[in-house]
Amino acid sequence: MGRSPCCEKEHTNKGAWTREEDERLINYIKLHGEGCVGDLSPKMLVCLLRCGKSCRLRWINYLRPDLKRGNFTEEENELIINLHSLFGNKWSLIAARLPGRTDNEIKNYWNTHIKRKLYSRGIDPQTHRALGSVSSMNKTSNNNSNNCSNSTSSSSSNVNRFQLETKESVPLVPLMQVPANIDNGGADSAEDSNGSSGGLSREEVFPQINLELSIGLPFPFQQSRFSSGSGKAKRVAAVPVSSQRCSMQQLRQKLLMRMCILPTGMLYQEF
DNA sequence: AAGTTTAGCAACCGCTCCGTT
DNA sequence: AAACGGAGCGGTTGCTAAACT
Repeated sequence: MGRSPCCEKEHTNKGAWTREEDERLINYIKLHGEGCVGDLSPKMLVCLLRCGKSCRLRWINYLRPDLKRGNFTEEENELIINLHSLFGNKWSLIAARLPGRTDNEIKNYWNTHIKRKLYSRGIDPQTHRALGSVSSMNKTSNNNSNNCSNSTSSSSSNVNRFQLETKESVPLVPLMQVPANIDNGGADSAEDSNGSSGGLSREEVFPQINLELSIGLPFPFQQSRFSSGSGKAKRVAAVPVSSQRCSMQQLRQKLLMRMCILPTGMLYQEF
Protein backbone atom coordinates (compact mmCIF):
# COMPACT_ATOMS: atom_id res chain seq x y z
CA MET A 1 0.00 0.00 0.00
CA GLY A 2 1.40 3.31 -0.98
CA ARG A 3 1.61 6.48 0.88
CA SER A 4 -1.34 8.74 1.10
CA PRO A 5 -1.66 11.11 -1.81
CA CYS A 6 0.30 14.30 -1.57
CA CYS A 7 -2.73 16.39 -2.36
CA GLU A 8 -4.83 15.45 0.60
CA LYS A 9 -4.07 18.74 2.21
CA GLU A 10 -7.29 20.44 2.87
CA HIS A 11 -6.36 23.73 1.37
CA THR A 12 -5.18 22.67 -2.03
CA ASN A 13 -7.19 23.17 -5.15
CA LYS A 14 -8.03 20.29 -7.39
CA GLY A 15 -9.52 19.93 -10.81
CA ALA A 16 -9.11 22.10 -13.83
CA TRP A 17 -6.60 24.90 -13.71
CA THR A 18 -7.79 28.43 -14.18
CA ARG A 19 -6.06 30.93 -16.40
CA GLU A 20 -5.06 32.85 -13.33
CA GLU A 21 -3.38 29.85 -11.78
CA ASP A 22 -1.57 29.18 -15.02
CA GLU A 23 -0.27 32.70 -15.13
CA ARG A 24 0.91 32.57 -11.57
CA LEU A 25 2.73 29.34 -12.21
CA ILE A 26 4.30 30.64 -15.40
CA ASN A 27 5.45 33.78 -13.70
CA TYR A 28 6.94 31.83 -10.87
CA ILE A 29 8.80 29.56 -13.23
CA LYS A 30 9.99 32.46 -15.34
CA LEU A 31 11.39 33.95 -12.22
CA HIS A 32 13.00 30.89 -10.70
CA GLY A 33 13.63 28.56 -13.60
CA GLU A 34 12.10 25.25 -14.53
CA GLY A 35 14.11 23.43 -11.96
CA CYS A 36 11.83 24.81 -9.31
CA VAL A 37 8.67 23.19 -10.63
CA GLY A 38 8.76 20.22 -8.36
CA ASP A 39 10.16 22.28 -5.60
CA LEU A 40 7.87 25.22 -5.20
CA SER A 41 8.35 27.25 -2.11
CA PRO A 42 5.70 27.03 0.57
CA LYS A 43 4.87 30.63 -0.13
CA MET A 44 4.18 29.84 -3.75
CA LEU A 45 2.18 26.77 -2.90
CA VAL A 46 0.00 28.84 -0.65
CA CYS A 47 -0.34 31.42 -3.38
CA LEU A 48 -1.34 28.81 -5.94
CA LEU A 49 -3.20 26.54 -3.56
CA ARG A 50 -1.92 23.62 -5.56
CA CYS A 51 0.38 20.84 -4.52
CA GLY A 52 3.82 20.71 -6.10
CA LYS A 53 3.00 17.55 -7.93
CA SER A 54 0.02 19.14 -9.58
CA CYS A 55 2.11 22.14 -10.58
CA ARG A 56 4.77 19.96 -12.09
CA LEU A 57 2.18 18.09 -14.10
CA ARG A 58 0.52 21.22 -15.29
CA TRP A 59 3.80 22.69 -16.41
CA ILE A 60 5.07 19.58 -18.12
CA ASN A 61 1.87 18.68 -19.87
CA TYR A 62 0.44 22.01 -20.73
CA LEU A 63 2.37 25.16 -20.01
CA ARG A 64 5.87 24.43 -21.22
CA PRO A 65 6.65 26.81 -24.08
CA ASP A 66 8.27 24.15 -26.24
CA LEU A 67 5.16 22.04 -26.45
CA LYS A 68 3.71 21.30 -29.82
CA ARG A 69 -0.02 21.59 -29.76
CA GLY A 70 -2.33 20.17 -32.33
CA ASN A 71 -2.69 17.01 -34.30
CA PHE A 72 -0.07 14.38 -34.60
CA THR A 73 1.51 14.08 -38.01
CA GLU A 74 1.74 10.83 -39.94
CA GLU A 75 5.42 10.82 -39.21
CA GLU A 76 4.78 11.09 -35.51
CA ASN A 77 2.20 8.33 -35.78
CA GLU A 78 4.74 6.04 -37.34
CA LEU A 79 7.33 6.87 -34.78
CA ILE A 80 4.97 6.28 -31.90
CA ILE A 81 3.97 2.90 -33.22
CA ASN A 82 7.56 1.91 -33.79
CA LEU A 83 8.66 3.09 -30.42
CA HIS A 84 5.73 1.44 -28.75
CA SER A 85 6.61 -1.85 -30.34
CA LEU A 86 10.04 -1.35 -28.92
CA PHE A 87 9.34 0.00 -25.45
CA GLY A 88 5.76 -0.97 -24.78
CA ASN A 89 3.83 1.39 -22.53
CA LYS A 90 6.90 3.32 -21.51
CA TRP A 91 5.34 6.61 -22.45
CA SER A 92 8.09 8.71 -21.04
CA LEU A 93 10.66 6.91 -23.14
CA ILE A 94 8.52 7.36 -26.20
CA ALA A 95 7.90 11.00 -25.41
CA ALA A 96 11.61 11.60 -25.02
CA ARG A 97 11.97 10.83 -28.70
CA LEU A 98 9.12 13.01 -29.86
CA PRO A 99 10.11 16.62 -29.41
CA GLY A 100 7.34 18.79 -28.11
CA ARG A 101 5.08 15.94 -27.10
CA THR A 102 4.42 14.79 -23.58
CA ASP A 103 4.05 11.32 -22.26
CA ASN A 104 0.50 12.06 -21.23
CA GLU A 105 -0.39 13.36 -24.65
CA ILE A 106 1.10 10.36 -26.37
CA LYS A 107 -0.58 8.00 -23.97
CA ASN A 108 -3.94 9.62 -24.63
CA TYR A 109 -3.35 9.62 -28.34
CA TRP A 110 -2.36 6.01 -28.28
CA ASN A 111 -5.43 4.98 -26.31
CA THR A 112 -7.91 7.00 -28.34
CA HIS A 113 -6.55 6.86 -31.87
CA ILE A 114 -3.78 4.45 -32.57
CA LYS A 115 -5.12 1.57 -30.55
CA ARG A 116 -8.39 1.66 -32.41
CA LYS A 117 -6.64 2.01 -35.70
CA LEU A 118 -4.56 -1.05 -35.02
CA TYR A 119 -7.54 -3.06 -33.87
CA SER A 120 -9.39 -2.16 -37.02
CA ARG A 121 -6.50 -3.66 -38.93
CA GLY A 122 -6.58 -6.80 -36.92
CA ILE A 123 -3.46 -5.98 -35.02
CA ASP A 124 -3.06 -6.33 -31.33
CA PRO A 125 -1.73 -2.99 -30.09
CA GLN A 126 0.01 -4.57 -27.16
CA THR A 127 1.90 -7.24 -28.98
CA HIS A 128 1.92 -5.63 -32.42
CA ARG A 129 0.94 -8.91 -33.88
CA ALA A 130 -2.08 -10.12 -35.74
CA LEU A 131 -4.88 -10.58 -33.27
CA GLY A 132 -5.27 -14.26 -33.96
CA SER A 133 -1.64 -15.01 -33.44
CA VAL A 134 -1.37 -13.63 -29.98
CA SER A 135 -1.97 -16.77 -28.04
CA SER A 136 0.53 -18.75 -30.01
CA MET A 137 3.02 -15.98 -29.57
CA ASN A 138 2.60 -15.99 -25.85
CA LYS A 139 3.22 -19.65 -25.82
CA THR A 140 6.37 -19.18 -27.78
CA SER A 141 7.74 -16.43 -25.66
CA ASN A 142 6.88 -18.20 -22.46
CA ASN A 143 8.25 -21.53 -23.39
CA ASN A 144 11.29 -20.42 -25.13
CA SER A 145 12.61 -17.16 -24.00
CA ASN A 146 16.09 -17.93 -25.18
CA ASN A 147 15.42 -18.86 -28.70
CA CYS A 148 15.72 -15.71 -30.66
CA SER A 149 15.54 -17.34 -34.03
CA ASN A 150 11.97 -18.21 -33.37
CA SER A 151 10.81 -14.73 -32.89
CA THR A 152 12.93 -13.09 -35.51
CA SER A 153 12.06 -15.56 -38.17
CA SER A 154 8.44 -15.18 -37.36
CA SER A 155 8.97 -11.53 -37.96
CA SER A 156 10.11 -12.16 -41.46
CA SER A 157 7.13 -14.27 -42.21
CA ASN A 158 5.33 -11.39 -40.72
CA VAL A 159 1.63 -11.77 -40.72
CA ASN A 160 0.97 -8.58 -39.02
CA ARG A 161 2.57 -5.89 -41.01
CA PHE A 162 0.89 -2.71 -41.76
CA GLN A 163 0.87 -3.68 -45.36
CA LEU A 164 -2.04 -5.92 -44.62
CA GLU A 165 -4.99 -5.07 -46.73
CA THR A 166 -6.60 -2.01 -45.32
CA LYS A 167 -8.97 0.60 -46.47
CA GLU A 168 -7.01 3.56 -45.33
CA SER A 169 -3.65 4.41 -46.63
CA VAL A 170 -1.33 2.84 -44.21
CA PRO A 171 1.97 4.30 -43.22
CA LEU A 172 4.93 2.21 -44.11
CA VAL A 173 5.54 1.24 -40.59
CA PRO A 174 6.18 -2.38 -40.16
CA LEU A 175 5.72 -3.86 -36.80
CA MET A 176 8.64 -4.60 -34.68
CA GLN A 177 8.52 -8.07 -33.38
CA VAL A 178 10.07 -7.73 -30.05
CA PRO A 179 11.33 -10.96 -28.66
CA ALA A 180 10.42 -11.34 -25.07
CA ASN A 181 14.00 -11.91 -24.15
CA ILE A 182 15.45 -8.80 -25.64
CA ASP A 183 17.74 -6.91 -23.37
CA ASN A 184 15.78 -3.90 -22.53
CA GLY A 185 18.61 -1.46 -22.24
CA GLY A 186 17.40 1.80 -20.80
CA ALA A 187 13.81 0.76 -20.70
CA ASP A 188 13.18 -0.31 -17.21
CA SER A 189 10.55 -2.89 -17.52
CA ALA A 190 9.45 -5.22 -14.85
CA GLU A 191 10.89 -8.06 -16.84
CA ASP A 192 14.33 -6.58 -16.70
CA SER A 193 15.50 -8.77 -13.97
CA ASN A 194 15.47 -11.93 -15.97
CA GLY A 195 15.79 -10.44 -19.39
CA SER A 196 19.50 -10.11 -19.69
CA SER A 197 20.62 -13.62 -19.20
CA GLY A 198 21.08 -15.12 -22.58
CA GLY A 199 18.99 -12.36 -24.09
CA LEU A 200 19.64 -10.60 -27.31
CA SER A 201 21.01 -7.15 -27.42
CA ARG A 202 18.81 -4.65 -29.14
CA GLU A 203 21.43 -4.19 -31.82
CA GLU A 204 21.11 -7.80 -32.78
CA VAL A 205 17.41 -7.58 -33.16
CA PHE A 206 17.04 -4.07 -34.51
CA PRO A 207 20.15 -3.42 -36.50
CA GLN A 208 18.44 -0.51 -38.21
CA ILE A 209 18.27 1.54 -35.07
CA ASN A 210 21.09 3.77 -34.19
CA LEU A 211 21.90 2.83 -30.67
CA GLU A 212 24.64 5.31 -30.36
CA LEU A 213 24.59 6.89 -26.98
CA SER A 214 24.96 10.55 -26.48
CA ILE A 215 25.59 12.40 -23.31
CA GLY A 216 24.67 16.00 -23.02
CA LEU A 217 25.50 18.50 -20.39
CA PRO A 218 22.54 19.97 -18.64
CA PHE A 219 22.02 23.68 -18.96
CA PRO A 220 21.69 25.52 -15.74
CA PHE A 221 18.20 26.66 -16.49
CA GLN A 222 16.86 24.78 -19.42
CA GLN A 223 18.33 21.49 -18.50
CA SER A 224 15.02 20.32 -17.28
CA ARG A 225 13.64 21.30 -20.60
CA PHE A 226 15.26 18.01 -21.36
CA SER A 227 16.94 17.02 -24.51
CA SER A 228 13.73 16.64 -26.38
CA GLY A 229 10.12 16.68 -25.50
CA SER A 230 9.40 15.97 -21.94
CA GLY A 231 12.46 13.83 -21.73
CA LYS A 232 11.27 12.38 -18.53
CA ALA A 233 13.55 9.46 -18.76
CA LYS A 234 13.12 7.71 -15.53
CA ARG A 235 14.95 9.25 -12.62
CA VAL A 236 17.07 11.13 -15.04
CA ALA A 237 15.05 13.96 -16.33
CA ALA A 238 14.88 16.59 -13.77
CA VAL A 239 18.25 16.49 -12.20
CA PRO A 240 17.60 19.86 -10.73
CA VAL A 241 20.69 21.90 -10.96
CA SER A 242 19.40 23.44 -7.85
CA SER A 243 19.99 20.21 -6.05
CA GLN A 244 23.40 21.24 -5.11
CA ARG A 245 23.64 18.61 -2.52
CA CYS A 246 25.12 16.45 -5.25
CA SER A 247 28.75 15.67 -5.06
CA MET A 248 30.73 15.85 -8.29
CA GLN A 249 30.76 12.11 -8.45
CA GLN A 250 27.02 11.91 -8.09
CA LEU A 251 26.61 14.57 -10.70
CA ARG A 252 28.83 12.67 -13.06
CA GLN A 253 26.84 9.54 -12.47
CA LYS A 254 23.65 11.42 -13.19
CA LEU A 255 25.10 12.76 -16.38
CA LEU A 256 26.00 9.29 -17.47
CA MET A 257 22.49 8.25 -16.75
CA ARG A 258 21.23 10.89 -19.12
CA MET A 259 22.36 8.79 -22.02
CA CYS A 260 19.72 8.32 -24.58
CA ILE A 261 19.21 6.18 -27.60
CA LEU A 262 18.89 8.16 -30.74
CA PRO A 263 16.61 6.75 -33.36
CA THR A 264 17.89 7.41 -36.82
CA GLY A 265 15.29 9.41 -38.62
CA MET A 266 12.79 7.12 -40.17
CA LEU A 267 12.96 3.77 -38.62
CA TYR A 268 12.21 0.58 -40.36
CA GLN A 269 11.21 2.22 -43.58
CA GLU A 270 11.58 -0.88 -45.61
CA PHE A 271 10.54 -4.22 -44.40
C1' DA B 1 -34.53 21.33 -29.69
C1' DA B 2 -33.61 18.14 -26.15
C1' DG B 3 -31.66 14.06 -24.45
C1' DT B 4 -28.24 10.46 -24.82
C1' DT B 5 -24.01 8.47 -26.18
C1' DT B 6 -19.28 8.68 -27.50
C1' DA B 7 -14.64 10.51 -27.94
C1' DG B 8 -10.92 13.18 -26.39
C1' DC B 9 -8.20 15.11 -23.06
C1' DA B 10 -6.63 17.11 -18.59
C1' DA B 11 -5.81 15.88 -14.17
C1' DC B 12 -5.52 12.76 -10.34
C1' DC B 13 -4.08 8.52 -7.89
C1' DG B 14 -1.26 4.94 -6.40
C1' DC B 15 2.84 2.65 -7.00
C1' DT B 16 7.87 2.01 -7.70
C1' DC B 17 12.38 3.42 -7.50
C1' DC B 18 16.17 6.25 -6.06
C1' DG B 19 18.63 9.28 -3.01
C1' DT B 20 19.25 10.71 1.61
C1' DT B 21 19.48 10.18 6.47
C1' DA C 1 21.57 -1.88 6.05
C1' DA C 2 17.21 -0.12 6.87
C1' DA C 3 13.84 3.41 6.89
C1' DC C 4 12.02 7.38 5.02
C1' DG C 5 10.65 10.84 1.74
C1' DG C 6 10.34 12.71 -2.79
C1' DA C 7 10.18 12.40 -7.84
C1' DG C 8 8.21 10.64 -11.54
C1' DC C 9 5.73 7.07 -14.13
C1' DG C 10 1.68 4.51 -15.91
C1' DG C 11 -3.11 3.66 -15.26
C1' DT C 12 -7.52 5.51 -14.41
C1' DT C 13 -11.11 8.83 -13.75
C1' DG C 14 -14.06 12.52 -14.70
C1' DC C 15 -15.30 16.50 -17.28
C1' DT C 16 -16.48 18.65 -21.69
C1' DA C 17 -17.64 18.97 -26.38
C1' DA C 18 -19.15 16.77 -30.44
C1' DA C 19 -22.00 13.48 -32.69
C1' DC C 20 -26.01 11.02 -32.90
C1' DT C 21 -31.03 9.80 -32.16
